[in-house]
Amino acid sequence: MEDEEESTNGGPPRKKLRLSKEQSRLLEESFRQHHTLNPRQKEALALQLKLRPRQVEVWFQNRRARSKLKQTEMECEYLKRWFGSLTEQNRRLQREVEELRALKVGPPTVMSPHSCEPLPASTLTMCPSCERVTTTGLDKGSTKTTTTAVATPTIAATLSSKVGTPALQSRQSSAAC
DNA sequence: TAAATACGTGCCGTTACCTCA
DNA sequence: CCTGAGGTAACGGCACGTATT
Repeated sequence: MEDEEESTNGGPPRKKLRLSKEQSRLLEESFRQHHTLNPRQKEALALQLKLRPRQVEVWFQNRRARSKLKQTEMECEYLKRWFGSLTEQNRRLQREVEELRALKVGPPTVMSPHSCEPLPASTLTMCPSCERVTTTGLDKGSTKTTTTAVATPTIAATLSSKVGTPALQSRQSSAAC
């Protein structure tokens, strides 16, 4: 930072400034307090750091980008783990369904809304799109969903709203299933 | 009041430079 | 010494909000 030349207009190749440790520390400290700067704060910080306001501005832009990237990576890791646990849960439930079918015993909590009698295990099916266990074979349009809903963390909601992947969208749209 | 213009700012994608293994 | 990868300061362009005409 010692050699801070003002070769901005026109030709000469841009030299790249390395911020000193102290400058970085102060910028980080300021970033912790607020992620954006108003013109007055920018000016004051630039003065304090002996940098141009534009450099402070650029640093904050890049810093915001870095922190967003980090956040995205963390969300990605979280979703991977979440996916893994859901897959495992799904496997367990499918096994359970198979066992119940084999025993031909209906789960005690699943009652027919019409006859008020327990439904046979053979009426249990797994919806291929939303992977919920449902009871079928009832009267027209009265399919009853009996699975426990998985609480959707806000982090996933945030990500899906940001990313909007087809997989997530189709999963959301299958909620009406 | 609405439209046109200017200006400031943030974000995004990219480039260029620097450091280090 | 050379080289490729990774980190990051800096840039240009676009979108958006606000003030002014």
